[in-house]
Amino acid sequence: MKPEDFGPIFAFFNEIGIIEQLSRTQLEAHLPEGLIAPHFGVLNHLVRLGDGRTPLQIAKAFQVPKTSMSHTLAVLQKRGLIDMATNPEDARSKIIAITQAGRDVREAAIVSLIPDFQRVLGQFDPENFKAALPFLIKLRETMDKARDAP
Amino acid sequence: MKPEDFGPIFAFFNEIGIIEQLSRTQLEAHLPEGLIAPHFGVLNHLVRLGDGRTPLQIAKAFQVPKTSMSHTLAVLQKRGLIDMATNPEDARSKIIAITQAGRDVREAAIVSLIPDFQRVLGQFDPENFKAALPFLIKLRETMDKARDAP
DNA sequence: TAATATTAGTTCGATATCGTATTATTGAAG
DNA sequence: CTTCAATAATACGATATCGAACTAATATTA
Repeated sequence: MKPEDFGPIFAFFNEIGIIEQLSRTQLEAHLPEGLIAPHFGVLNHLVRLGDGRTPLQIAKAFQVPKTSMSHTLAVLQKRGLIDMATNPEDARSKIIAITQAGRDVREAAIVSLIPDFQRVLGQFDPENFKAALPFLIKLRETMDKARDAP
Repeated sequence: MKPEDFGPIFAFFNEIGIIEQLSRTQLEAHLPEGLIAPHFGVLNHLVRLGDGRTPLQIAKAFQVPKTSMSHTLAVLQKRGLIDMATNPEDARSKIIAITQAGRDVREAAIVSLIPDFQRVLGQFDPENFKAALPFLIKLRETMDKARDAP
C-alpha cells in the first residue's frame, strides 16, 4: 500500500465512526428509558442466533471485554429481559436465554424505528445498502481475525 | 421501501457498528496511556481543519453532546495537548488550538498505526475503500441533516 | 436601557466501559 | 489423587458519557 492510499482509508473509518454514532443515537431514542444500544444488541443477537449462548460467547460476538458484557447482561436480567442459568455442562459458565418480555422490547423498538428509517433513508435505493454489504462483511471478518492473531 | 428491504439495512448498520468497535480498539492500542479515541479524534480534527474552533463547533462535528466534549477537551488541556483561550469576540465561548505536543501525539499515533494497517488491510485493494466512500458520505450527510429536522 | 430569552460552557449525578484482580470450577501434569 | 494451570464470570476502581441543572455572557424586546 502506498502512502497516498491511507488518506481514503482514514476517511473511510472516519465516516464509519460518525455513522455509527448517528445510528446509535437514533436507535437509543426508540428504546425504553435506561436501555441503550448494547442492551438492544444483545436482545437482537439472542433472537437472531438463538438462546443457549454463554456470556463469553456473546462478548466475543460483539468484540467487547467480558467485563463489559457482564454488566450489560446484569442490567438485562435485572429488568427481566433475559434469564441466566448455570451451564449444566460447566458450572463456571452460564447460559443466557431471552424472555418473552425481552422479545417484546426488541420487537417494539424495531417497529417504532421503521418510520424513522423510512423518513431518513427513504431517499436511498435499498440496493445501495445491499451493494455495500459484501465489502463491509469481508472487512469485518478480516479485522476480526487479525485481532487475536499475533 | 418494502419490508424486505429492512433486512439488509439492519445488517448494514450492524456491520458498521462492529467495524467501528474493531477500528476504535485498534486505534486505542496505539495511543498513550489515558488517551482514547475521542481524544485522538479531536487532535486529528484540529490538525485537518485548523485551529480556532469553539467547543460547541467541535461537539457538533463529532455529533456528541457538548457536555461530553467539555470533558474530552478538559483532559486534552490538562495534558497540554490543546490550548483553550477565551473567545475575544464572545466571552461566553472559547477558542481551541492544538499545541505542538498535541501535534506530536497525533503524528506518533498515525505513524505507529500504519504498520498495523498494512498488516490487516494489506490484502484489500485501496480502491475498495475509495469506492465505498461516496455512499458513506452521502449517508452520513443525510442522517446528519435528519438529526435536527423535526 | 431594563427585563427577558438565548447561548456557551461547566458541574453534577447516574450509568457505562474496561483493565486488573478475585473467586469458582475445570483440566492437565506430576 | 493432588497440585498447578487455565478458564468463566464477577467485583472493583478509574475514567467516560450524557442528560439536567447551573453560571456567565450576549441578544432581543418591551
